[in-house]
Amino acid sequence: MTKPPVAISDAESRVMEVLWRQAPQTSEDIVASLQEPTGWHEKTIRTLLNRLLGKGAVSALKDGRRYLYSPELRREDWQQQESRSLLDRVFGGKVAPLLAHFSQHEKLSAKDAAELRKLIDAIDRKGN
Amino acid sequence: MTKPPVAISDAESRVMEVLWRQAPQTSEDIVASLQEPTGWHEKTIRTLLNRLLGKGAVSALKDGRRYLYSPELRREDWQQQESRSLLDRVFGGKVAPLLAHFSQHEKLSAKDAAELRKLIDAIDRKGN
DNA sequence: TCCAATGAACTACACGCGTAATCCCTGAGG
DNA sequence: CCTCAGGGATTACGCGTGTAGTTCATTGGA
Repeated sequence: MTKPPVAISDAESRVMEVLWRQAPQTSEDIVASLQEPTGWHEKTIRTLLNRLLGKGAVSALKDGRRYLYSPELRREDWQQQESRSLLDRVFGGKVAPLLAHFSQHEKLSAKDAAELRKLIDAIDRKGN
Repeated sequence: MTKPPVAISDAESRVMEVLWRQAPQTSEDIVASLQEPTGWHEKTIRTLLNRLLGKGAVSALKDGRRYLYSPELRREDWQQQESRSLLDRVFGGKVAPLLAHFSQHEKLSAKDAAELRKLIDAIDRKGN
């Protein structure tokens, strides 16, 4: 059995983001990073951290009287999962409609256009 | 106040898909369309339909002893909401990383490439 | 005419999530 | 050595969701 892809809730992902930016960190660090932008209570943040532990999305190393937390789940993988989920749930698994959608509805920067072009080139080269 | 974007749950969206394909339909039609692919109980499907009614995502027209259901929420708008949500939650609101992600992780078909080329051309022509 | 079946409406219930509060343990400082 | 504070662990609680079951009203048939 391949490990069932760890499901991260919305609020939990905010905690992950902090750990992805830097790890390991103490809970205090994490709390400090999140209270401002989220307005969450310290207890709330610790709860989220604990749930992530339970899910195996983060690991904790005892360091004296406290723990040092690190992400187990990789950001890349999470983005992968979420993207796939959107693709399947909302666009029937087909990439073109999704991309078409973004092109029509999001204002694309020059950078975005460049990305798109790279994407196309990649396809062309690979797909003979 | 602009109407708060109707939030559709995962299961509910399956019902919407059926209505987006064709409308109006009776609950019986909808049940018939969904039982096979989902394996859901008839009651379950009717419940979802009712919740959608409550949320205003579908409307019902009395037709004799039963109702004819139609989607209120447009598929396009829903896709828009979901996409925006992914973009914001997972990719920090920036399109380029999302595109980069897809180019690395999704296998795109030649057809996709063609689609994309059309898009890029359109963007180029429009964007100065 | 009266009933059974059907569809709509209401109720149910466990679980995850957002959001904390409370309980408990241990080490650092007085 | 004893206490207190700061973290970790546990508990709480209302809401949405997945997944139905139950009740109620009505209409087409016998």
